[in-house]
Amino acid sequence: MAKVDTSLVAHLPLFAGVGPEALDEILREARSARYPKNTAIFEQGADAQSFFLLLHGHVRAAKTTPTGEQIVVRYVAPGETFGLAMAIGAAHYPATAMAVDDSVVLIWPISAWPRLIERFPAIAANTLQAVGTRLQESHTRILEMSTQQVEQRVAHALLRLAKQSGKKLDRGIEIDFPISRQDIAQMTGTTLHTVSRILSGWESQGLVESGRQRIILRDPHGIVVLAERTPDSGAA
Amino acid sequence: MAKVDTSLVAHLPLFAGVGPEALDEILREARSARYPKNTAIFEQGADAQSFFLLLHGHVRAAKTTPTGEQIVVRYVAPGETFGLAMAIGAAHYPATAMAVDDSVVLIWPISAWPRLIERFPAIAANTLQAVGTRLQESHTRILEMSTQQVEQRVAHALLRLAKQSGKKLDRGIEIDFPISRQDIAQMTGTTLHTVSRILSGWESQGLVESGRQRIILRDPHGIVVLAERTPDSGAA
DNA sequence: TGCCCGTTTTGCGCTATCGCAAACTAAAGG
DNA sequence: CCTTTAGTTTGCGATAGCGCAAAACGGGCA
Repeated sequence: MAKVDTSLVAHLPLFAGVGPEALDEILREARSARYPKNTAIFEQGADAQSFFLLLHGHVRAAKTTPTGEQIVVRYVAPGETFGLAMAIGAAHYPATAMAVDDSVVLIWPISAWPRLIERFPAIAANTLQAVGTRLQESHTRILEMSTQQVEQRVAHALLRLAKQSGKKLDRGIEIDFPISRQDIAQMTGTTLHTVSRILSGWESQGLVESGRQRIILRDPHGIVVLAERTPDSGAA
Repeated sequence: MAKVDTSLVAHLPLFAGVGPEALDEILREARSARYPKNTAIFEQGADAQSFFLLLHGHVRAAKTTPTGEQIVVRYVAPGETFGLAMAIGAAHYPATAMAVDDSVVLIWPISAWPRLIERFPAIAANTLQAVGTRLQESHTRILEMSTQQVEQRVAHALLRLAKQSGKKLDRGIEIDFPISRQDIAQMTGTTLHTVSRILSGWESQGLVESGRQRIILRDPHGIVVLAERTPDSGAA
């Protein structure tokens, strides 16, 4: 059982208010695992047997309809938890988690959860905070889908990704994991075709530089402007 | 300070795992208030000073964009908490809460929250569960907005309302609070015009009976069928 | 090096839904 | 009982974005 270095995770919001020796105890219940790029960590509908903390890499959580359509629920960045089905009393995972990059995760058995939150109530409070934040983001997303056009939604989505997982380059900000037009479509409620058209347009305006599963925001401010444009504030 | 009857709220999920004397202590920190129909309980953006438990009535939580468009985040039914901004570390309410019926609520000052969850960790766990459930519902809503057409989304929305706040009648199930076409539009990401057209259609098929801020599902099963119809499973 | 396959691009017609406008209806209040 | 006002219905033209199809592209792998 590989031992996890306490100091690596001590600063995470999840463990705020938890003492060092307690942290050690918590980590002792976890195991770590590596998932290569494009491997599933758990499938939607499977028994929820574990919950996870992402250490390295990036994970896409996606939800599929009975008819096969998919949406991307979120991208998990290092330091974030995912697969918290048990915390909300669900017996099955409501989405599929897939490593989009080589990823390393900590894994706790769900059986550890009740004990954990009893001994360390701060964990419950911190998790509540994290889930609450995600709920808010979710509402923002619904608001956008209800009131904005596709181009603005794509702009907002890219800006959020850049904020969460952007790598600063001299030429701009690069989304730091492989992401396809299809993925972006599934985050914004549109089709890959429309996303492709939008990015092509932006590219010719010098707003972005993009290629196969790769996007660089060359003019983040210009994209902010786009994102905030109301349906009728005239374009060029 | 009107005293709240412990037995009235003891069964609520929020208080699961909390002993009777503890419950008494918790309730002692709350005050109750009555909000007449169509009065605001708090406004989006206001300092979050309290959190709430709805005892009677119905409350609409709605989010407004800078440009004035609105969406309905949810309808709160009796027994549910709302205004939990503080639990997620937000200083301001992210939405406006309005009583859509004469309503009675319990109100705690946010200052009570840290103490509450420290003394009664079950409260944090129960709240986490509630917020988690709402997050899931939120994702379902996003999935629907991304993959379904308006008619199906309206069908799903009405079925959920009927489940949450439906009153059984001989002629069907009535949504037990005043709700306008506009409200439904703001729940499903469409316009009141489109909702009106859809309901008119359903009415002539005998699926619903509706009027001014009033909707009765006369054939819930028929609506389920509609809700599950894929975009191209042929209509009549 | 060359092939194969997943991704991206682009054209084009179609339609679900919006947006505006106007008439209609019914509850509420004086 | 009448007036006011908020909610609802309906028609019609406009269009954003979809869906389908096909071609171009580019990496990875044998």
